[in-house]
Formats: sequence, C-alpha cells, structure tokens
Amino acid sequence: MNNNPRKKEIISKAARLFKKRGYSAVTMRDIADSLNIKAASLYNHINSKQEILATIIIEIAEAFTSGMVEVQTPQLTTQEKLQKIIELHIDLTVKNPEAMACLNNDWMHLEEKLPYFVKMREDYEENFRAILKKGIAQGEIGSRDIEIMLFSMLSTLRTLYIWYTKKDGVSAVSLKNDLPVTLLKGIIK
Amino acid sequence: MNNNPRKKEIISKAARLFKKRGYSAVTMRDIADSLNIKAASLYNHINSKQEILATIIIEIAEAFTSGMVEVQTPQLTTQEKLQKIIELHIDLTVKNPEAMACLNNDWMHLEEKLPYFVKMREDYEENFRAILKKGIAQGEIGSRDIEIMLFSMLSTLRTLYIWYTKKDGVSAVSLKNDLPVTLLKGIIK
DNA sequence: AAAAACAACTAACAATCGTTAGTTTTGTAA
DNA sequence: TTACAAAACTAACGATTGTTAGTTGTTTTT
Repeated sequence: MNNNPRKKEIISKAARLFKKRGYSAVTMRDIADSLNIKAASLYNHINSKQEILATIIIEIAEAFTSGMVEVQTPQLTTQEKLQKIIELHIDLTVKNPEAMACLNNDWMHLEEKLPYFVKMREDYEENFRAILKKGIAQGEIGSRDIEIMLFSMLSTLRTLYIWYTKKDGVSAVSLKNDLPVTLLKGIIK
Repeated sequence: MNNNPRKKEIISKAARLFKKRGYSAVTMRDIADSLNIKAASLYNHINSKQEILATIIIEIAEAFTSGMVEVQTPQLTTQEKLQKIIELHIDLTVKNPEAMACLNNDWMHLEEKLPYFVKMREDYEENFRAILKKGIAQGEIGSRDIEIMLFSMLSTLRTLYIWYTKKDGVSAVSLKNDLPVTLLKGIIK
C-alpha cells in the first residue's frame, strides 16, 4: 500500500522529530528542514501532517495487535505467554523506537484514526488481562491486584524506547536476557 | 513564594489541560476558557505560558529531590529504601497526578529551567542506581543488569498517574499494598 | 468618600501555523 | 531531442499563536 520511498523518508524523519519534541511542537517546516527541502514540497508526497502521524502510529499498533494473536497460543503456559509479550515489545521497540514514542505520547492527537487506535489498545490490554487472570486461576502467578500487575508490566514495556535509545542505555541483548526475569521474578532475592 | 490563589487556580487548570493534550497543544485561550476569562486576563497573574509549565514541573521535581534525601537514611536496608522510593512516587502521584504527567511528558519544553531540571533528574537516577548497586554488593537483590532494574522500576513509578487517574483504575490503597510486592518480588510465584 | 490596587475587558500586534496554487527544475523514457 | 512525469521551488492564503497596550469595572484601603 505504501512503498513510496520518499514518503517513507519523510515519515521516518518526522517520527524522529515527534519522538524528541512531540507531534504538536513539530512544524511542517521542521520536517522539511530535516530533509533539506521546503515545507510545501512535502505535499508532493503526503496529504497532511495528520496523515504522517496516523501512518506512524497505526502501523506499529497493528503490529502489536497481530503479535498478541500469536501470544495467545492455547498450549503455552502463562509464564511462556508473558515471556512472549515481553519479547514482542522488545522486538518492536528495537525495530522502531521512534514509532513507539509516537504511539505512547501522541496517540491522543490522532483524529480520524483515533477510535480505531483506542479500540486496538483496549483489546490489547484486555487480552493481556485475560492471560494474567488465567494465570492466577491456575496458580501460576501471585494473586495480587491484576490491574497493578498489568500496569506495572505495560508501563515498563511501553517506555522501553526511552532507555533503549539513550546513550549508555540498555542493549537489545541484555534486555532479552534480564528484562523478563526482572519483570517476572522481581528485584529482591 | 507563590501563594497567590488566582495564580494557583490558573496553574491547576493549565496542568489539567497539559496532562490531557500536552503543553504544545494547549493554547493560552484554552487555559483562559477553562477559567471563563479571556486569554489576555491571564497576564494579570502570570508572566508567560512558559512560566506556568516551569512552575508545575519544578515544584514536583524538587519534591522528588527532597524525598530522595530522606530515602538515603544510612541505617535502612536496601529493601526498605526501595519501599520508601515506591511510597514517595505513590504519594506525589496521588497528590498531584497532573503535575506528574507534565513532568513526564513536557519537561523537554522547559526553557530557562531546563538545565536545572535535567540536573535534578540525573541526580535522582544516580542516587537510585547507587542504592541498587549497594543492594547487589550486599546480596540483598539479584545481580542482574542494574540499568534494567532501574528503568523497570522507574518506568512503572513514573507512569503511575496514567493508571491512577483513569476510571476503574487502581486506588491509592491497593497501590500501597500491592505495588511494592509486585515490583520487588515480581509476578510469577 | 476618595484613592489605590486588583482583575477583568477589548483590540490588536507580529510571528508562525498547515496548506494551496502555480511555476520551475530535474531525471527518465521515447 | 523531445516529451513527460516527478519533485522541487516561490509566494501567498487565512487561521491561530503568545503577548502587549490601554481601558473599564470592582474591591480594598485610607
């Protein structure tokens, strides 16, 4: 649907700027400058600023949605499912940290696509919750407040992009090694 | 220093809007509308939009800084220190979730106060790191990647405001009960 | 009652916003 | 070489931005 290479460049540069300053603080002239062209020239390739944002966010949101489908393989244990969710977040963050930042910080500036996005996010959380709930019922995980476990894991996973992209931050390798055990087993011995 | 009640109202209303849409997307006219006055009237009480943001963020950032001082009581165990850090975040979030949102999402739009803020945040993280490091040395906590433990806890604590303020979200009581054990002991039995 | 301080107002400013129209340049295919 | 399409450009638009100046009404102090 969208293999125009120049358009991809624009979206990529825009995502970088959105991550740093947020959608509202970035102007079309900022985006154009980062490509060494004039703002009006952007419109040979894209229809609006809003379209750029929607393209960035919806693509990665759909990746999470389809990733969650695979997580829900019935024969997996709860721990294996949680492990797979963690890996899904690591993979998508490593592949595109700028899009992750937009997803987290600028989703509320979506217009036409906002209901579609919110629905996907709600479904994702609901599926996550169901996994935790089943895990408690089966005695695999501690029977504490489900919302707290859910939000604790999701908060960490969703803001991975902050720590992954900063210098002297965490690497993809150490994330895959140590993040699951940190989240699942905790910090205290 | 700042006990002008009308100014406090303005800052409070502004914080609410900043939390919802972000600093850059909120106009002075939006803030004025929420107080049923005109935008120009705001300037009888505040000097600039930027001053509003700085007031919100610096106040709560300083609360974290002074809270961290108390955490560092030498006779506490590592677990007790971590427990106190969690309580500090819960308390400040419950007291002012709007300011927490600004702190997290809009700090990069600080201008004059940006270096001061960044210094406080770096110091806070460094103190946190030192506690974890000592905990590992003393065998109180698992010897895994410190950065991952640090970012895992901080990510959860810093985005508490999202879950605390949404309907059917978590309550202050269940947070104090279940968040420490979730973070410190993990999810899996 | 007069004076001073406070807090709202109207009107407008220069700058910047996303976007459009129309034109010129550049690269490719015939 | 010519013809065409793609992608840049200049110029400008109407709307909105944060903010200022000057004024009016209201409350508090003298």
